[in-house]
Amino acid sequence: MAKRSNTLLHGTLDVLILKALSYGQQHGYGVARWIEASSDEVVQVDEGSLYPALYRMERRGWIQAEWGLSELNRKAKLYEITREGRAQLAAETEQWRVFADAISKVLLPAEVNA
Amino acid sequence: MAKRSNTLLHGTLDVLILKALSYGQQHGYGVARWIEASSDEVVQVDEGSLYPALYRMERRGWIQAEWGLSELNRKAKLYEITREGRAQLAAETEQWRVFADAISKVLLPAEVNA
DNA sequence: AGAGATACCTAGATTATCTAGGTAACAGGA
DNA sequence: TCCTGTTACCTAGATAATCTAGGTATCTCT
Repeated sequence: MAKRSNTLLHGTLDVLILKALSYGQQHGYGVARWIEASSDEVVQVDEGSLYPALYRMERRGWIQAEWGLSELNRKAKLYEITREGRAQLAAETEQWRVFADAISKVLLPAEVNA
Repeated sequence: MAKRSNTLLHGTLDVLILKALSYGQQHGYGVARWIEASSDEVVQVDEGSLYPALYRMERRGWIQAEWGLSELNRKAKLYEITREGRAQLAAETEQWRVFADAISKVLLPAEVNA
C-alpha cells in the first residue's frame, strides 16, 4: 500500500513546494504530483508531510490558500505563492546550491567539476 | 558564543563522518574540524549533534572506538570505520548523488548541466 | 592567573518527517 | 449496482535528527 520511499526529503520539502507554486496556482495534491514528476519520481511526497508543510508555510506567509475547483472539477484548496514566498524561494534555492556544492565537494572529491 | 549556522545538516552528518573516517582513524573533535575544513566552513558541526551521531553509528556497527591519544597527546576517543561502515558510506554517497541531482533538477532547471 | 584551544559529554527542546490511519466524491468497468 | 481506483483533503501520534545550552578536564601560552 505505502510506497517504499528510499529517498528522504530531509528539509527540502518547503523549497520544493515554493518552486512548484512559482509556476502558478495549484492545489496540494497537484503540488505533490508535480514534485514527483519533476524529480523523475526520485522524490516521493508523503501526504502526511505535505499538508502539515502547507499549513506551516501559510502560517509563515509564504503561500496563501482559497477553496476552489481542480482541473477535474473537484473541490480543492488552491494555493499561490506570496511576495514573501518568492523571496523565501530565492533564499532557499541559493542555500541549497551552497549546501549541495559543499556536501558534494566533501563526498565526491574526485569529480571536482569541469 | 555559539556560531550561527545558516547551513543545516539535514541528514548528512552520518555520511560526512563516515567519509572523514574513510581516510583513517580519527577522534570526534578532529572529525568535526575535518568536515568543516573540507567544506570550506560551509558545514558547521555542532558538538551536540556530533557526539550523539558517533554513538548512534557505533551502535549500528559502522564505526568502532578505543581510547587513545590525539596528535597533541591529549586523551581522545579514536574512531575507525568498519567494513559495514564502508558499505554504508558507499550506499549513502550514492543516495546523496541521486537525491542531490533530483533536487537540483527541480530547483535549477535552467542549468541542465553540460 | 587567565584565556583560549583541545576534547569529551549530556539533558531537554524543537522540528520535520513518517506511519497509519481517516473522510468524501467521482469515474469506469464488471 | 457494486467495486475499485483516483482525486483530494485531513490528523494524531511516533520517530529521529538536530539544536540549544549548558557542563567537565587538560594543556599551552601570555
